[in-house]
Amino acid sequence: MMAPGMLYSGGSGAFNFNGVLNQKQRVMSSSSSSSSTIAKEHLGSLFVPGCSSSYLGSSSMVSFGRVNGGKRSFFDSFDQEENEADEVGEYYHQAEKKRRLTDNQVQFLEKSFGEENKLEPERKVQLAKELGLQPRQIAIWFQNRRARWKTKQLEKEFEALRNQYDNLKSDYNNLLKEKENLRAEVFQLTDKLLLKERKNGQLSLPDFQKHSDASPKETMADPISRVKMSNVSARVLTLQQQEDLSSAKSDVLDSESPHYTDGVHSSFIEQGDSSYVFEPEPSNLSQDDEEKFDKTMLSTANLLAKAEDDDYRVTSSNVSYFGFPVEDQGFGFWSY
DNA sequence: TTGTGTTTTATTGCCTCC
DNA sequence: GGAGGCAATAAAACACAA
Repeated sequence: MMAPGMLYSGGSGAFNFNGVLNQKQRVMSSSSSSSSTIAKEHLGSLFVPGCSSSYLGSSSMVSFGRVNGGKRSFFDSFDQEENEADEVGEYYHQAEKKRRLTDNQVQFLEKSFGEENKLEPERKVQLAKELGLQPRQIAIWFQNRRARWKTKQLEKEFEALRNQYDNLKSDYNNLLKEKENLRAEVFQLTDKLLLKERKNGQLSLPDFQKHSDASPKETMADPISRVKMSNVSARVLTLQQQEDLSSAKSDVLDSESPHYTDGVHSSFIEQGDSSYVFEPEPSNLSQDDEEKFDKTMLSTANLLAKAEDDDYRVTSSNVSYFGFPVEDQGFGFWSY
């Protein structure tokens, strides 16, 4: 009754006619297509879930091959046991089906996998005996289980990385907003100075600023300068603390000046929520930049101090934007 | 009932290790 | 060269909506 080319591919105990099949002796494409399986309905009667003593057959698909020169096969034995030759054909037909492991078997295998996801040969044989499966089935189950575990791990890692990215993106956006707030503050303070300048009339330029061709707008458009100006605000306020700015505040400070607010908003980089792309701006200041900044700050402080004196007058083209001279700017970007 | 998507079992071919 | 692992894949079994 055994089909030619069928080979029992493993197992030990009652049905192990030929020993465990060498993996490299597996029936390949031609013979595997003609390989057969044992019907669950019939082997199921031989398999006792939880049986821990001997291999009684499989409730899952089993491949068969030629055994003992084809003169005796598992099915020969099975036929004798059943003594119903006409039913064997039905078994054979049903044997093409793939069978799933029972819940108990899966549970047992899961527990074993939890203890160790690698399978040593001894453990494989032991599990096969205990579950009534072929050692090869145990190996396959562990192999597939490792693949599923690996997939889950990759999903977890991906999720963790995405969370990390989202947090970084959030931090970046917060910093961006903070930067814009500081920039707006600088513009407000600049307005204060403009107002004061108009009140006091024209002032003269410090020497290093006299040859500047940069327009006030261009000078303050420099992003680095603007960010740095946020630090200026404290100094400016200190210098101006003796001055009554209350009127200026009501007129200028809280005004939604289109000129400046537009500048702020137009340069704000808005990132869509769905976008995972952000590009950090080049905001690091070089040593030269730092020196220029300090120099400018010193100059500005002096300028402001002098502005307190009615005898000292400056022109409108420098104080309002802290007078970065063109040759000292060194920043090649005005908008971003 | 049937079509469709997902899960599970098993095969195949290649690779590495001893 | 054999044994075992892994990725890719096939195919049966299963779940479920229409």
